[in-house]
Amino acid sequence: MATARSTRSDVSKQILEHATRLFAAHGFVGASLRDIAKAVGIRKPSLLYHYPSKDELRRRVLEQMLAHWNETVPRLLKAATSGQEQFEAIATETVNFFVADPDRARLLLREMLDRPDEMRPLVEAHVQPWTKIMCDYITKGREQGRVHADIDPEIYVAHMINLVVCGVAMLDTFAALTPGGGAPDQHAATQRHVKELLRVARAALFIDPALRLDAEFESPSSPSK
Amino acid sequence: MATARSTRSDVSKQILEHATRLFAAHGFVGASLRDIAKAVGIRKPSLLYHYPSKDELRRRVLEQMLAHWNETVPRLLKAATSGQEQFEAIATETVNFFVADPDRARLLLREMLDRPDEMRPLVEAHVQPWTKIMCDYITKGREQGRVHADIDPEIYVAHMINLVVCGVAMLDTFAALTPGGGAPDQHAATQRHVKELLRVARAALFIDPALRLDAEFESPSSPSK
DNA sequence: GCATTTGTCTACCACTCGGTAGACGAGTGT
DNA sequence: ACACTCGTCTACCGAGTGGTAGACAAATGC
Repeated sequence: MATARSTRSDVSKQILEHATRLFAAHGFVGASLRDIAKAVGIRKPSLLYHYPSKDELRRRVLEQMLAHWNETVPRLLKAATSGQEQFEAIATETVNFFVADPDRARLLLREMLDRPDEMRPLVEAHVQPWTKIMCDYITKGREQGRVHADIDPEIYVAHMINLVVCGVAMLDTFAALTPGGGAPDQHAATQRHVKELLRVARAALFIDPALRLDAEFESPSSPSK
Repeated sequence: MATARSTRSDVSKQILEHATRLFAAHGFVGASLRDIAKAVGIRKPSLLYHYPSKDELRRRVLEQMLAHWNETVPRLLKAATSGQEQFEAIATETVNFFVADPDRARLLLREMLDRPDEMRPLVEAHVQPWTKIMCDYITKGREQGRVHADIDPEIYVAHMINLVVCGVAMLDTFAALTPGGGAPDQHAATQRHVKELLRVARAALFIDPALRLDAEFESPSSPSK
């Protein structure tokens, strides 16, 4: 009755993980069922026993990623009370969600390119609650003169999501080619790019630094510089 | 001797155009030679007569796009004299280049996802002169206190290029889902998103609006709003 | 006028794709 | 002990892939 030690649900999960990775790396058409099965260590018909078709597997991969999103973000948001805290929580947690596994960003990006008509309502439904919070907050800030008057909240939010998703999708590429920092290891370079994503998102909002929502720009971890 | 009225170079060009469009829409593996040939109105072997292999066709498509870039941007840059004018010219012209044909952005994005190791040096070589101008200008602005001290010029430029390329690649999708503006037609929505791209790129740079390089934010075409 | 080049075509190739049929063995319930 | 389910396998299928061989017709060169 209980799941045997290394049977169904375990293999299904492995398939899902490798499928996510390979779809993200090579695209849906570029990653074959044989490749995925080989990565898992089984044969293709065994894979099709767990997921009846490649397209169904694709849907499950997406579904799983969005489920992760839905269980991660609300938890983080609960702690936030003020509008500013909510805004910051959504922004940082969105970045963290994708940075934690850049394949999510690459997968999402590829699907948006390959199947925009299918993905648009799907994504819209999943981000709508959070974009609404951010839009309301921006609108309020705009009325109070804290946020630049030219900003259309929805357009801003759309482009910031795009900035984050695409920025994370390209993180490895970016981190590989930043020579100037003096930080030779990949991880530090990645960290700087992540910080830049958040910085741009904040900076794009405000008309006057004295009126910024956060008291001061997040200083580098060592305040010497 | 001269090219016949509708022969070789003409067909080759048509192949290149349709290949660009289909690679951008469906990816390299997702667009078959038969599809491309059918779009042109010929059969597959005829296509392979003009381009000896699919991979060679891909290289030529990329090469053509980068050639367009190389002949477009320097022309625009020649008119600019001051550092600020150069900066503005590069930024706006980069946006215009991709907006003029969003397939360029989609193609570039897909290739960066599919073949990052091949694309990184290729892109780097083509954008290096322009990013250097922008980086130098930002560095100068930073020393003069006009630009935020946290900004690493190279990281900023990398993310702004990413913002523009990915933003334009998603333009149609974004324009389709912006309900709030009251501008029902697609073109107006696109224009607003393009404007947002440039606005973010500028806003992310400056620490104080009084010190912004452009005297004031570009107001909407009708100054009423 | 005739040979040659140019560009397209039909027919075919080996290969890979997603998906199916059915054998087989290990457990499991009774 | 036996029937049955579960999960995997080998073998195969039709369809579609990139690419090739060679026939053929229209220009082109001389």
